[in-house]
Order: sequence, then C-alpha cells, then structure tokens
Amino acid sequence: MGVTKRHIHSMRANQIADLAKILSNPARVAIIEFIGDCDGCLCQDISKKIRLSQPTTSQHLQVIKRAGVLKSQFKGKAQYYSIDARKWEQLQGLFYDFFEHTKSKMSEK
Amino acid sequence: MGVTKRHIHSMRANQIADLAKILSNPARVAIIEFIGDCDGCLCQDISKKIRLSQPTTSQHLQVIKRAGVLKSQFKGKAQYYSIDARKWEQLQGLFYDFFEHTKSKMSEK
DNA sequence: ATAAATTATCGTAATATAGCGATATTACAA
DNA sequence: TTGTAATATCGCTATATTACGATAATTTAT
Repeated sequence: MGVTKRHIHSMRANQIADLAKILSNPARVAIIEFIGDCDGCLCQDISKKIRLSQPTTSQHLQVIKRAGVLKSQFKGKAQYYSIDARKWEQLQGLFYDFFEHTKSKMSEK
Repeated sequence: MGVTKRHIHSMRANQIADLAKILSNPARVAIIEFIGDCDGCLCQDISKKIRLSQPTTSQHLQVIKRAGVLKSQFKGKAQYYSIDARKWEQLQGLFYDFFEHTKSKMSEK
C-alpha cells in the first residue's frame, strides 16, 4: 500500500524521521554544506555548485526550508539563503538525545 | 528522470545521506528504540510492538542491517536482533561532525 | 509601467519506498 | 527426516521522491 503509517508511531519517532529525511538525499547535504561556506547564497550559485538544475535545486531548498532549517531574505533582486542557527542547534539536540538515549539502553545490559 | 545522482556529490555527502535514510522512516526509528529496550529482540516481538506486519518489519530490519547498525544472532530457533554499539557510535560521530562543522562555518560570519 | 534578473511552480517521467499476503527458507527438536 | 517455529523473500499495489524543461511569479531598477 506504499504509504507510511505515521499514526501508529510516537510523535518523537515521526519527528526524528521528518528531520532525518532532510539529510537523506546527498544533494541536500551538499546544499547545507555549501550554504555554510558562503554567507547567504543565491539559488543559482548553489545550483552551479552542486551541479543540479535550478528547478531541482529550488525544490530541495523548499524541502529544507519547510522543515524550518533555512532562512531566506531578499537583497536586491536576489534571494539569499542561510541556515537558521537556532533550528540547526535544535536539530542537533534531537539527534544527540536519540543517539545517547539508545546508547544508555545498550549499556544497561 | 527520478534517479538520485550520487556520482555528482562527495563521498561524505553520500555517506551522510545513506545513514540518514535509516532514520528517515518512523518505523525504523521505533524499531531502534525498541531494540534498545529489550536485550536481543525477536522479529515478531518487534512486529507486534510497532504494529506492522512481520514481512514489513523484516524488511525494515534488513535496511538497518545492511547499513551495519544491526547484529543478529540465533539462539534456539529464534533470531535475536541487537544494535551494534561500535557502529552506532560511528554513526553518532559522523552526524556530530557534520552538525559541528556546519555550525563552525556559521559562526565565522 | 516595463524590463531584467532571479526564483518558484507546473507538468511529466523514471525510480524508490512502504506495506502486505503468500510462500520459501532456515534452524532446531523430536 | 519430519515437523514446527521463526524469519526472509517474492510479487504486487499505492504512494513518494528525484530530476528536468517550460513557464509563471517575484523583486528591483529604470
């Protein structure tokens, strides 16, 4: 039936899956890496850098943005993307907790 | 054309994406959480716990196993799954580095 | 208002993923 | 070696994702 049954899982499991999905495509990982490099990137620069078309790059940017990890802002005609530091920290914390929690269970045995 | 262009990205980006994919489905997150709880789990117990069919659960287990995160071992007729602590640590390290690296770039600005 | 530059969206095609029932395989016990 | 319990795989369907060309929308400068 090919549709993920979100409702049978915990909020937390869904949340982690949603955020992991951001990083589950190498293009998006590359985009995040590149946006870190330049302070405020243009879509077309990112597109050139990661060697994917402008529409494809834009789509990936929307995926990351929808998750709240990207900020964008107009300066002149162009839209500059940057990473939302606060959200990035949150994301890291969520993953960290998950890893640590799982580890602590293992060591109890 | 719907096929991810792995070859245009760095090894690192592909590696992170591959590992993030493990966590990009809530069922797999739930499985990992549950395996942490019980010390050596049966597929059918996991299946019951996460409320997905045995075949579906088995498939998810294979996905996690292929990435090297799961160990399995026969005791009697049953196969007991557990998390490979060393691999788990590696995974955590990879994510941690990625998050920190991205953060350090942000703070340089 | 119009033009130019940039980004987003639409439409489409191909591939990937999630899920399950049916069946095959595996490992041990008798 | 036959039976039993557990897991894996097959075959299938439905949905999701990835990618791109074409086009629309947006923003600023003129």
